[in-house]
Amino acid sequence: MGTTERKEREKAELKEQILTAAKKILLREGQEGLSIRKIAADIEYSPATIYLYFKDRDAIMYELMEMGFMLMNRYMVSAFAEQDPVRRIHEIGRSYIHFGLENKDWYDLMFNSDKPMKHIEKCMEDWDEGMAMFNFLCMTCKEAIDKLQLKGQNERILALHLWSSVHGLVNLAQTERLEIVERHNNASLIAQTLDSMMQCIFKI
Amino acid sequence: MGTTERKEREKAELKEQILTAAKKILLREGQEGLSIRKIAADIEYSPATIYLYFKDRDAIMYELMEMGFMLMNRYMVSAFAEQDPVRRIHEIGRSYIHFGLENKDWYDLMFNSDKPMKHIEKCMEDWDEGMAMFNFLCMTCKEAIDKLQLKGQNERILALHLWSSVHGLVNLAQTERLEIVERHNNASLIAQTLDSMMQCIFKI
DNA sequence: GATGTTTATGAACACTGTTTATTTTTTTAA
DNA sequence: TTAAAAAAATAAACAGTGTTCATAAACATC
Repeated sequence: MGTTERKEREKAELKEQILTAAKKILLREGQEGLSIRKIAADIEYSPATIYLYFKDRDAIMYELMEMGFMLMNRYMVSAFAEQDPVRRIHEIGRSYIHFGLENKDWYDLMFNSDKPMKHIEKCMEDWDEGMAMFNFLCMTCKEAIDKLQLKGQNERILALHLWSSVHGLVNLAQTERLEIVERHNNASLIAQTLDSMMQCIFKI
Repeated sequence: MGTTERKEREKAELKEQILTAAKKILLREGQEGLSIRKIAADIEYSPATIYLYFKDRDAIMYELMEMGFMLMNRYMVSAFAEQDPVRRIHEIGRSYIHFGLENKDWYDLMFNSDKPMKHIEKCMEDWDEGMAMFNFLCMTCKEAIDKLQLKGQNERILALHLWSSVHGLVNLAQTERLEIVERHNNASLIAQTLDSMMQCIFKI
């Protein structure tokens, strides 16, 4: 036969095309500007066709979120390679912030938007990418706690402490809220704050 | 005369009506569900009339944001009254988180949405409410730094450190991202993390 | 009562996500 | 090769969205 294989390949190819178009529009016009009708126009199909390949808009957002995590990993590789756990945490923080500031729309999709999360709920799935990231941070925190003998520190609480801190910084910067702290100096302000956080936690 | 005064009063009254309707819809249907057409239907005017009282949707969002800060202040009064600066910071953190978790739509409008901020930009205004809140936090940080003689701590960096941490926690909780850390236990997780942050910073 | 000024609106424009009945294309079987 | 079955694509509709503008109604003043 071979026809079923070809059919499957063609179906997968159009699905890829849809996602590629979606990514293009996301980068050009942001999350607000991304619409099913624009995707359809880009791939030269009717809007209804999209629904043969994706359940709804949220399903597209979910797959874009997965792409975002792959992009983020590229920002992370050098940080992950750091030997010393404390310095690894510091580098992960820097890379996370760097990624967030340079890729607002991806970041929003991954860590703020409820649309990919709604899809996860609908399909009763898990947020695998987020869990993988958090678990790696937990392991590094455990290493750091052991090395510095930080008594009374729980690695999961510490990981959440770190995550929420950088997440908060990125969000405040992205939504222009940092302007009230110091005008036009986000990068330095954020770097200083991250350093201060690290010093508080690890006393170095 | 007196007619001009009455006219002005009537104009202000309809503006109030619009905002009251907007608030009602915001609470019932969230930010996504709030539309000019729904406001118009609620006050029994045509949608076009809204534009005689507000420049655009962002202007309505901006005034709602101001209402949000008044609501938040009611969560803060007892924290502000705390004598000891360190305990005051802790209480401010708790109240901030409490407000954020109980009032997702208000919080989003005040600290995440770009719509009120766009209005501020358009009108070349300042984010007065945010500045007031941040400056009060800075003053309390200064007090705490002086009292505990924390050398090398800058009060503005410390204030930003605290703000971004609780902001991050609230956002992660609101967008369901905390579920990967521990299921159905947000409140305790957040309380633990806040306590851990306070201990790191003030060693108490 | 006529004039000028507010105030209000209907209708249009250009969009949005999604569904359904219908048509077109492709594949399979006789 | 042709007819039937299956798959893929779509047009059109539904119910919304923010915003603008010409027109109409209401009102204050002379």
